[in-house]
Amino acid sequence: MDENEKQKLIDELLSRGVAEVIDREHLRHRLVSGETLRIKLGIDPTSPNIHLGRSVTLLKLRDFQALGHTIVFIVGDFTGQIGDTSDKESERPMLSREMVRENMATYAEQAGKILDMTRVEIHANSTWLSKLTFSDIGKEADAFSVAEFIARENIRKRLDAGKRVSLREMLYPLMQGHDSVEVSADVEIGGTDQRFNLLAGRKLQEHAGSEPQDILMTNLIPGTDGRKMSSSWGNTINLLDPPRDMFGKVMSVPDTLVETYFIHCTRVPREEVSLVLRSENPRDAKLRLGREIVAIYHGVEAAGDAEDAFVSLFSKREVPRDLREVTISEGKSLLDFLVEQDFANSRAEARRKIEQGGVEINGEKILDRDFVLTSRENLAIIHCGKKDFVKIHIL
RNA sequence: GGGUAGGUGGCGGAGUGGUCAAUCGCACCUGACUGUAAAUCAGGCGACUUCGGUCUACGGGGGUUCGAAUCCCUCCCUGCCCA
Repeated sequence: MDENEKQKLIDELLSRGVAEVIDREHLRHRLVSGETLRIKLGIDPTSPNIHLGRSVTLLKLRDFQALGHTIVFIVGDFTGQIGDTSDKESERPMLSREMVRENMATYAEQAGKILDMTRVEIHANSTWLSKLTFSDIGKEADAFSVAEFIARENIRKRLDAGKRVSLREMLYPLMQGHDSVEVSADVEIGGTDQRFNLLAGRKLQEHAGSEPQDILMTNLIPGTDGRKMSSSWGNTINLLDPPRDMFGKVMSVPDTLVETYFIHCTRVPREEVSLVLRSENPRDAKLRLGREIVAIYHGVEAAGDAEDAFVSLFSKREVPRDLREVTISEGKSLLDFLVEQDFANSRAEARRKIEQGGVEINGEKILDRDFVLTSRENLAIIHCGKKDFVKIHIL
């Protein structure tokens, strides 16, 4: 690639979806210099499901990879085995070795949709963290003061609220920082929420007499409901979501987030993004966004199919072309049927859905909760709620 | 070690002897509206029901009472303060 093109890629790398770079000029120099850098990303092995929020850093890593740099994954199996302190259940079992391995395999599979995993180094931090002695830890801990630790916003908030902050949590940045020392990271990447931990890497590297890593922080993106994207909120779009679900979730995002998603979760050129946002109506822009995102994880074809299905089902309110068919025996109550089809979790819920007008047979609302399916309903299409359809054959 | 406050539905959080299947907010479900599964509005939101009710639930166990989420005993767990 020519110099001009490379310069452009570097500019894009350092700005698209990027919240902060430390030290920006230093990193730019190194990128321009042509040396191969080691780019580190820490991975929490407790939750194998990657969501779109995490894809932001992975896409960023892909950009690094495109420039020929080496990606280094650190699996936080050691920290994972100790357990997450923010979890209330104290009896929570530690993550077993097998569990970590399993989670990691799923993780790698998902990350592989974005990155060339054959060119990714993977290390488990238990390899070195488990060998540290108390005096090693003591020395490293000396690089930090209690004051700077509790000055952190999230810690401050919890302390002010009278919440518990475990002493062990103070050790987290140490562990993460130590990882940087071990793998000789040139750059560490993470979300803005990782600021303190990322900086700890710099500090400990200096402490160990090596050159401090540069840090690239990506923005955190809001979830489908506008709040912070988090698995515990249930507002995530997961990389493992089937194409149609994924597409639907993108469509449920508030219009105001479309640009953010375009910038952070796709690599559609920025000029094109602003063009799309300016010229197309919000719905079409969002449809495009859905296609782009689904295409990354499931391919262009699946993306097209997901869009067609969405438009047909929700915009045109059509019965899906490829609807499921089931055969049932005559005389089955609608109530039982809904529960069997998993359209309702209990008979009470099924009753509610019927009484609230959520169930249709051949387009006709059924309000009688004691409705019984007979041969008259043979080949009928039952529609429950907004998206559950099934065609029945009566035996 | 001492003191003190707590453990309620998926979460947050009311309730301190009956009218509590438990106010309310979030999440969720259904409907209306809409370009969207957004926003807004309306209704719903333990299970079973022959729609009269019945059963299971307020950290675990035991007890008092006609009746307990609410009182007593006991066990378990957690926060905060002091040392």
